[in-house]
Amino acid sequence: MAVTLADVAARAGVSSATVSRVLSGGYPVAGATRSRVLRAVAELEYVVDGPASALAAASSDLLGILVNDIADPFFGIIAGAVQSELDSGADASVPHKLAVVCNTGGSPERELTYLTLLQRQRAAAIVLTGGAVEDPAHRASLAARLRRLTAGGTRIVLCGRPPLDPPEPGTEAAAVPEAGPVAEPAVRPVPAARGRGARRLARGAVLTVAFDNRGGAHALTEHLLTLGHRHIGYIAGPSERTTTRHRLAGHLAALAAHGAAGPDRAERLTVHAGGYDRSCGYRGTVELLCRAPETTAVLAANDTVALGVCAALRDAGLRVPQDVSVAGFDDLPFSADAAPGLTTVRLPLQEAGARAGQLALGTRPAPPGGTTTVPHALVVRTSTAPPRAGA
Amino acid sequence: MAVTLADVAARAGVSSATVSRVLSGGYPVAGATRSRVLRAVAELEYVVDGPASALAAASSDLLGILVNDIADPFFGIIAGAVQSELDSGADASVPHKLAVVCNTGGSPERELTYLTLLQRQRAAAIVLTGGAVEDPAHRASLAARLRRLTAGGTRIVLCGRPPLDPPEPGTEAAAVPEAGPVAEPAVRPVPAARGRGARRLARGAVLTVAFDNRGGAHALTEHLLTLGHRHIGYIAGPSERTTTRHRLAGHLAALAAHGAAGPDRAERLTVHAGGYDRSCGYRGTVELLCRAPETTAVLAANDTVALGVCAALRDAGLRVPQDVSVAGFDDLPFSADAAPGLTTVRLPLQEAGARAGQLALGTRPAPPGGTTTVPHALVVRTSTAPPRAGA
DNA sequence: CGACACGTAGTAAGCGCTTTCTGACGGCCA
DNA sequence: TGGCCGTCAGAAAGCGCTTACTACGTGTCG
Repeated sequence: MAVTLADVAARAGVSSATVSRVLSGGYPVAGATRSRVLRAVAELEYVVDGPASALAAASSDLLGILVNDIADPFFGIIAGAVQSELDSGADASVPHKLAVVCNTGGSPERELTYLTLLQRQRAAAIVLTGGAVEDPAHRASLAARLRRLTAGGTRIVLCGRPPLDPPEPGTEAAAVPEAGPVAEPAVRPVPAARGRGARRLARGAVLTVAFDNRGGAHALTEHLLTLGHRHIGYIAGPSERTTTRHRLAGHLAALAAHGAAGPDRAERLTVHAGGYDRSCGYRGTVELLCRAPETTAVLAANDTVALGVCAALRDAGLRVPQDVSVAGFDDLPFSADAAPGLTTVRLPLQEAGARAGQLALGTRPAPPGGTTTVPHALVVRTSTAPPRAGA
Repeated sequence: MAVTLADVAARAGVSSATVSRVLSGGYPVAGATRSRVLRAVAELEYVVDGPASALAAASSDLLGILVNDIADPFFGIIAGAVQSELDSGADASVPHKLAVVCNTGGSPERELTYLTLLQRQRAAAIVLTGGAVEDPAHRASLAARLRRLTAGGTRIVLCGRPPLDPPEPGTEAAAVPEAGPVAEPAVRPVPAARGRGARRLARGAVLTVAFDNRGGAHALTEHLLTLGHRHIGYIAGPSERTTTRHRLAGHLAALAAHGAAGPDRAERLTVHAGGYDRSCGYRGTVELLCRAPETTAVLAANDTVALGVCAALRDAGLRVPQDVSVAGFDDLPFSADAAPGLTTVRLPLQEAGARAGQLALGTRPAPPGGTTTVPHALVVRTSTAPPRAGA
């Protein structure tokens, strides 16, 4: 790491300040000087030192992306879209932002660790993807953490996860800066804290791009009900995740709206697999078939799980969709090519990621309320069909 | 970004040097002082400033991973494995390394840009995944670039791409530091440059974890030949990529070894699709069927392409494998669930990624010669079968 | 013709941390 | 009891860059 600003400056016969100004732009530099500097930069193959410039400028060009599982295309697609946004924002030359993709493995502790790491690197923005964990303690500490980050100027965007719970009630009144204190001016315990709270909110809130998991599951279940299914199994993901809960809620709501099943039966037909992978779908289906052999259709937590479901059914000697219908969720690229083609709900992962990237970069104005919910679409393929006459 | 070392120091009643030493370790600090400092750190929720510490310590805790397409599980799996290696290396506490995953989209220019960006962030190591581009100019400039980086102390590991060409012949003689100059001591034009070159090589070479693409393709073709196929189509990836070339070479070699096809026929049966995605497989197959309707088996550049191949065959009214056999490459997770299950070559992506991560971190000693080739395995599923009797 | 403004470039003060060098304080041996 | 050494903590000098602030010429206006 030899060549520094000073070297370039010496070579160009100017001061290091001038070199810095040429490279950073936004300050008038005479054409002749500028080109002399640029030549020196090229000759010396000078590369700016990131840490030094971040330190001096109190900023950085890192953008963090937290994903549950980088090997899962669901997250890969979102992360890719976010990163494209970074690239498209910049010219051909160097002043790019760098995306840091962090694999949390779905662990809330890891999530916190990475948040620290990113804070420490002074990330300019952080996009958190994937569902959150329901546990109230975690939710609260995460929310506090994120709000502290936004207070420090880091942009935070949630993508595919529900909006943060509102902070302690009352603190929200950032729009009424000096109107409230009339009531009890002297009694209030920690007026300083309140002041800080208000300033924090002013700095920028946590933005959200949410999927309509509930609505999607509702549509899927309705599709099956319309086909004539009455015994619909549900292989849910990990029960502590919001994504699982919301999808399941949509499913149950559709069932209820149809008067199709009492809560007891719905519960018997719902299996909570431990995760979102294929093997969970397989195991969950085995259990479901034991528990409720009358099942004529199975809804899976997502497409990957659905693949496991299909495999288990096949191994049990049941045909899809003749004997049992199967549906997934997400519409990942491989779903169209599965055997048979998977009926599923398409989530606009690409668009959501792009939008999250824009919000993180500040390229797109924050939506009113801070939350955008992107639309879903039912995709009917060949894995669902009416139940057999005998059923 | 308020609280600094000095704040912590003030609170703990020590100097900032002491705080730094407590946090960095490796220097004796009395137990009482240490715990006082740690308490202050906790109370103030202090987080080290990455840029500042990188600047002062002339090091950083970033590790870059370059991938062609982050949405492709092939790269996701490798990247995930590399990152796990980072996590497993560190204790529960903060001193993690941070992985920076960069999406090059397969573009050599982007690759170079990201390399600059990473260099600028003083990345401790960089893992480049995926095949390289054949273009000699690019190869040379990339190689030069990488060698310069290793010279600067950055560890470079190639994963799933062939080893770098050796540098200009003669410069390799790093083992003979001061033995050569006897020949023409005064005449040599740039003796200084030569000295630098030698020192660079000593710093550490570019390490490689390579896949046996050639061997895998060879095995696959042999499998088809053994089944009795004689008209084997090949939907290759982008022709300028090493991965494409090597797989194709393996295929042709197997054909030749079998005396199965003259080069002219092989060429007629080979279609170069533009990329590695599903649609390329589809289009390529349409072209192949036009060109050579006698085809009874199709080898695809990879599993994703194979999915497109299957779809095209299906749309053409041909059954897999009864009418045409299909095979992929890579054995991605979805391949087992495709319709029908894809015969393919399994590449140990996980292991390769982990290994690359270890090499990048220096956790594992460099293999002799700098290159490790990981094994492949033929996975036979139901997408391949003997050709029909009529064929 | 002097004063003022404007356009450029240099000076220098940090940014927050690490690390060398220096120093204080006991404890120990002779 | 004096000198030496080992242990631990502080002072301070940067790391390489950004960015006020300052300074120097011209061109221009009164």
